[in-house]
Amino acid sequence: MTTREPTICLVDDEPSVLRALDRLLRSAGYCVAAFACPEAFLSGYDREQAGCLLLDLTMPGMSGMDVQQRLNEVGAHLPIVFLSGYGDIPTTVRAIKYGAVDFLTKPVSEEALFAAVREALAKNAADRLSSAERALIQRRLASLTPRELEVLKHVVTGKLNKQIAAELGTVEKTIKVHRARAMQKMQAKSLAELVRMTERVGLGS
Amino acid sequence: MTTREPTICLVDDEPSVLRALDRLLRSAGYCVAAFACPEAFLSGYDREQAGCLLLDLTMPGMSGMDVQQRLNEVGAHLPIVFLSGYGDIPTTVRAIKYGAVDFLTKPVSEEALFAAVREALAKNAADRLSSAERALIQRRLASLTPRELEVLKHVVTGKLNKQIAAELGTVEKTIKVHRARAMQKMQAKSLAELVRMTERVGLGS
DNA sequence: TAGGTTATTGGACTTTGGGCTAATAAGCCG
DNA sequence: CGGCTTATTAGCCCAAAGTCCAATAACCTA
Repeated sequence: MTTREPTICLVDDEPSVLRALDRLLRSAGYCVAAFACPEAFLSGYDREQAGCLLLDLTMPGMSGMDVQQRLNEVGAHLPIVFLSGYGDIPTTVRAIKYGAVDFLTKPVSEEALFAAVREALAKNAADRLSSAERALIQRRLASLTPRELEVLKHVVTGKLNKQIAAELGTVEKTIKVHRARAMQKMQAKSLAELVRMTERVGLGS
Repeated sequence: MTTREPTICLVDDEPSVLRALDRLLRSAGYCVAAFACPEAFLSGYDREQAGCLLLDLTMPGMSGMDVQQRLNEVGAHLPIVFLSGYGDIPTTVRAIKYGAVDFLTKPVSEEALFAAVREALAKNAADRLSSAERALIQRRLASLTPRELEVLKHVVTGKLNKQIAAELGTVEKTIKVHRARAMQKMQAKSLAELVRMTERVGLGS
């Protein structure tokens, strides 16, 4: 179930650590969802839920890095703060380069934890915003007919209706119709706006 | 003096390490510039020179992190590979988050070093490419008169000439002239192209 | 098979944008 | 002061784009 409030997902195989973190964060006013193993988290978390992930590095079966990789693979970019008892430098480097917000070593100071959580939640909020904008554009793009999309691609490269018609083997009048309908469906009030929209989502893909 | 070839800058206060790295990299066919202290590097390196930076973390006076910060401040984004005898996790996190390519611990294996160097040089090449494109656009923007720039800003937001004229308190004919000259100077063959150019450099700045 | 979507085209008309020449005026520099 | 850049405006013409209405044809689905 998705909550309006951002929720901090907690994954640690050590029950005492899990409980302690849970209490600490709840007492600071955060919503918390605790998971005792990576598998439980991966099958139980909600992609639509705002929040972040406090992730233990070393766990039996699946490591925190595996969880990060899995999330990246499915495109769920929940900001991760790693918690580790004895992290090494190469692992830290990889974790951060793959997008982790921070990498904390146990025992974790409260300040460091809260600072990392605040940063992770801020990043998630920003990610969700830009992601929502892209999704809106994608939905509009999806409402175009194949032909309209074809025409639109030519339009945003700056071609004239006449040129587009020649390349698509039809006449200018037809292009004008598709173009006008595409502008409507994309809710673009100007060509400039349309170009910006397609830049944001990378129409080439 | 700038070379065509990418050059690896080496900064380490330990003469034996400096010599060893220098020899190793030269024997692998790289151009190398060795510096015995951070100050010598900062005052002696060439901003225009392609390459990367192999940087010792702990040095007397100025640490590697200080060097990184200094480079970031002046906008010289030379890719950094940190070398450290006893790096800690928080430092590693900061280094990578501030853009470092890798963080290696001594003694460094040859493979790890070469892999990091290759990655750093690749990043530098990519950075230089996109940076050159932005610089080209900036030069063209700089050639616009104040009025032409004003008009251009309105144009790329999708306004009609008529509207721009009203907002700038003049007539449509005048706007057309400025607009046409701006398109020429920017070497934009279409409005779409112009919008894309201004997106790349962020006209708002 | 009837109806909806999609793709296509035509015609008429308006608005917008761009190219050309030309003229005026203000401000700056040597 | 004379020449240069910049900013402004005018008129004319054409090309391009957008807006109506209207019609045909293919295709898929209920």
